[in-house]
Amino acid sequence: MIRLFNSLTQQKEPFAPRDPGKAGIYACGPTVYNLVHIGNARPYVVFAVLRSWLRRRGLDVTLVTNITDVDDKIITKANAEGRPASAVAEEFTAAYVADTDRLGIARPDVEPLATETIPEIIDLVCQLVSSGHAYPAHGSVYFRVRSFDEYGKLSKQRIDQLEEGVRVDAEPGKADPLDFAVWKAAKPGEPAWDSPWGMGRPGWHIECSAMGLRYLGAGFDVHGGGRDLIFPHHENEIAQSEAAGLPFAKVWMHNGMIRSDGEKMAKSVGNIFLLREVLDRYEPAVVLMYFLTTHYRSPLEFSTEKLDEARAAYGRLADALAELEFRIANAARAATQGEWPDLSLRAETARMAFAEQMDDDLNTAAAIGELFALVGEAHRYLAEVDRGAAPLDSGALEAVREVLLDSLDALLVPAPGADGLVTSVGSVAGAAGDVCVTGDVAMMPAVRMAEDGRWDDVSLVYADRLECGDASYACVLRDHYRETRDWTSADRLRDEIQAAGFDVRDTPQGTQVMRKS
RNA sequence: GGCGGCGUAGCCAAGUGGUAAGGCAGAGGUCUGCAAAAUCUCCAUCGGCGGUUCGACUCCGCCCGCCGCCUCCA
Repeated sequence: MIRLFNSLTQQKEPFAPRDPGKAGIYACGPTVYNLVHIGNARPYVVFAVLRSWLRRRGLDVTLVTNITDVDDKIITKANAEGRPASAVAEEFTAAYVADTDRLGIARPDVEPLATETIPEIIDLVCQLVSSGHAYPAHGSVYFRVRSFDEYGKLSKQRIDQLEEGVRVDAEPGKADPLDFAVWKAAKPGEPAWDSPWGMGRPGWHIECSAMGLRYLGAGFDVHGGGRDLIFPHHENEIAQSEAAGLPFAKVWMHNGMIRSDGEKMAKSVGNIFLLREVLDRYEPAVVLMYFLTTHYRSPLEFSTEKLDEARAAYGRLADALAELEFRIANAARAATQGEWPDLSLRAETARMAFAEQMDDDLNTAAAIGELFALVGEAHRYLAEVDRGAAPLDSGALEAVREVLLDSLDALLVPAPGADGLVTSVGSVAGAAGDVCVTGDVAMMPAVRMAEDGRWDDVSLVYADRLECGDASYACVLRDHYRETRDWTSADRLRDEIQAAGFDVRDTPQGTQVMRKS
């Protein structure tokens, strides 16, 4: 059973989709007036993972993420730069798509533009006006906050208290300072659309209501976004939708803020790190691990140390996967082979534990912990095998690998190898033959040469091949040196292989290489 | 001031009414031609003070510290 923490009720609730077998998620997207920073990327990742997990659980999921391409900030920027607002919006929409694409996770299913939702927005405003929840003034239309009894139910605010803290608002037509614009009269030069109240544009908040209702329908399942949007943005979305007689989202999910130097990362604070800057230095897999090793509701500190830790953690997973790959491929040469049910069983319990954690309010941090626990088990088992205390059960190893790979897939974290982290793993036993290769078939020629004892030929080509990223000849040669106890040559060759960008490990099965991460 | 949240080892981070996952770092051991990797052992009583309970880190109250929102903000 999937349970999600609902900000509305402030507790975890069993997830009960409106339409059995389906799930509709609306996650607030960017206002395109600037480049996305790492804080903006968190919800993008979180809700993509939520979608992924719900799909795993057999639901037909639709994830909608808006792009707000008409807004005060866009207009302000456009005016400052002396170009049309649409030019600013287009530039940063493209940048947003390009930057988030680099994460390598699938895009939302629907990415509507506010400017393509104007008719729906006007309809909604009309309904609010005709039902008395909103009133026109000076070409704008304001939502009458006090007309909606449940105002404040999400942010747990009471209207009276909000009233006390409210700041002086210069807008003349407002009946109450708390009221907010659902439609704004256009000033000269601003983007504007015709409406019953004259030329104007949507207020902030209203586009999300209109888009959510348009693509997911009333009473849709999940609405998500950053914690900082709870008030007023989400509160107002609820008010203007439900006052119009349209039940809004059933479950509200809010991700914690990313902090930098203990403070929320925000453009206004100036402590932002752009997503593209981070991706220039860290692989997508590492950035995703960084996000997912902390629960989505917790605040997350941004620092290169944390990113480096995420890289180390991912490296441990990558190493384990490479090791499994290597052992499975070399199974035929194990001293003894046989069943080892303990490990197969452990793989299965890990799979279930992972799923339970994911079901429990998308606890990716704990779920990843289960993966590491499994990795530890596998390594311990392999040590037993090397000590001759257990037979090699390649089926069990495959089961472990499968769980690891499948879990990473659920988390949208690319498996090592998929992004070039591990390109080839191989080994050659000794001059006598008894050869095993994994990964790259390009290794085969090297292996054949080795089998034939053509060491001169291998020596001739290994350096060039190494330069091209094929370490197979060097591996074969190094095994030969080790076989003949020529440690000087073996060590020198290891240095060369490492210099070519590989990690080198000596194993009972031979030299093992992995492309350095 | 109002509302919400957080405070777990050197750092990061899960978690539970019955004596604390996992990652990083550190110390020592094993393995290894050397190395790397791995593995083993060690390293917290859960901000503070009370209360409820057979028993709390987990529930309640108060206090301290930090953060978010109340204005644009993922």
